[in-house]
Amino acid sequence: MLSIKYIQENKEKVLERLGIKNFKGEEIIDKALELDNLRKTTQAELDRQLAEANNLAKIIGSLFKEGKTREANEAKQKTAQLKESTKELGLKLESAEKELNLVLVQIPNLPHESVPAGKGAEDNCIVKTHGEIPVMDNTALPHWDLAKKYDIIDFETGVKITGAGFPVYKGKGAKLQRALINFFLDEAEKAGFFEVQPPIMVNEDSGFGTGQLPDKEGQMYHAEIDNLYLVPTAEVPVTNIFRDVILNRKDLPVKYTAYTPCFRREAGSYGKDVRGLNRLHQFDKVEIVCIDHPENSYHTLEEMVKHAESLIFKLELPYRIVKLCGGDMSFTSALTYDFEVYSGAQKKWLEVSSVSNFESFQANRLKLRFKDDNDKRNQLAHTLNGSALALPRIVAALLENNQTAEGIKIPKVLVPYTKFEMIN
RNA sequence: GGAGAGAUGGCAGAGCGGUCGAAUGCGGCGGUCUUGAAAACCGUUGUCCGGGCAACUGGACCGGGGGUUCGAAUCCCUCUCUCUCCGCCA
Repeated sequence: MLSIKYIQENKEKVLERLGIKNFKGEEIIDKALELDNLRKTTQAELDRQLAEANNLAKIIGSLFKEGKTREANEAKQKTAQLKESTKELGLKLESAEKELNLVLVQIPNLPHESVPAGKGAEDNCIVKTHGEIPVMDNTALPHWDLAKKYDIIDFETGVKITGAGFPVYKGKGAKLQRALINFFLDEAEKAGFFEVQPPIMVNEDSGFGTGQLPDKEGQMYHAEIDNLYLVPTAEVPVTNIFRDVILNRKDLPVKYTAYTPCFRREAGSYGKDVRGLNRLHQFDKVEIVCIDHPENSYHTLEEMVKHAESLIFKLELPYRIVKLCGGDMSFTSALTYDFEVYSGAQKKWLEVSSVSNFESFQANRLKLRFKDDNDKRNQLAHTLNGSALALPRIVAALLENNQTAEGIKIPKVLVPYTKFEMIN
């Protein structure tokens, strides 16, 4: 969430930036400022009274020691009213803080200066396109048909075991998954990312830290008995490694990578773009997560973009990089690049990665800070993350674009991992 | 799941209900000494919220919440977590 101090000092700018995200903030910002004001004045008064009470307690203590019981008892009476009023003020402060928090949590992150205005996906800005868009004749099969033809992905059995969106990968299909995961992890390691294997269930605090909770419960599967959530992305457990952490300046940037399965309820998304691998409830993804100094975070974002791009490039898939407009960005992001690969038989672009800088929006929730040498105060770090990459749509594009009369060709770079060159 | 023990500063580990934000040791940082390093010695060392340009200053924090008391790290209740033993188990 945004820090109230920042809002205080930059109200006009905040409103203007929120406008880019099509968020009308006037009312809620005013409410936040008002509550913060109440919070401050209440605390000032409470602190004053507490100081007085502390002082009295000390005096009473020494009076008792000196045997001046009468004076002590007299002084005691004064503390009674202080006790009353501090209790009241304490409650007032608590409720002001709570209410303020409730309000702050509803304000989205501010988009970066460079983010274009826009309503939705149609206003996004294509920053780069690479590769030939394959021209396939009408006999070209979409990946769900190829999956069946070569018996490598079994959607129906997944439905039986669990439900729609939980496919069973078989034989070379399963090996392809494993190959991609290992390839992505190896590449991440080469690029300087430290591999971790986090839990794939998280508690509420973690969900809150990265911004999935509150309000976005619909996205995550919830195990109610234990009050745990299945992760929608490794971003959640990996970033939360650093919840309540104060890093040293010299530890920055932190660069982590993790493979996890990801679980998404996708409540309310039906229609034809859910066909096959296009939208699943469970899928595999290798994620990269960075934590950096505010001055360097956009440089790191560019590095992450380069890394994700290199993966798609090596897989020899046609792709484009899209900078999201304000209206299409997530609640928590300040700047997001999406990566899309072209899936030849479906004849459409599929999002396979999303790389974002959250600036201090998550860090503020996470209380993730670092010690700055120049500044006495600990500063909020910037958090970033991106997919590198999500598997299913990569597989969809690979299957479709590489289909031949003899079978499906595996990209050269993957062959050492799959140990086969062709799915046939 | 059953029984017991515990939770204090980066770590280890003290702490008669008042002078405890907290002894001591280790670690970290700065310095003296040294050609350099080590050792030794000296100093320093948490977080958050207010006020102040600042020096500085008020308040809060000893797992979380509540209570007793003029006063709680210290007493009581409760929750959570950790550890040990038993059971079950990949």
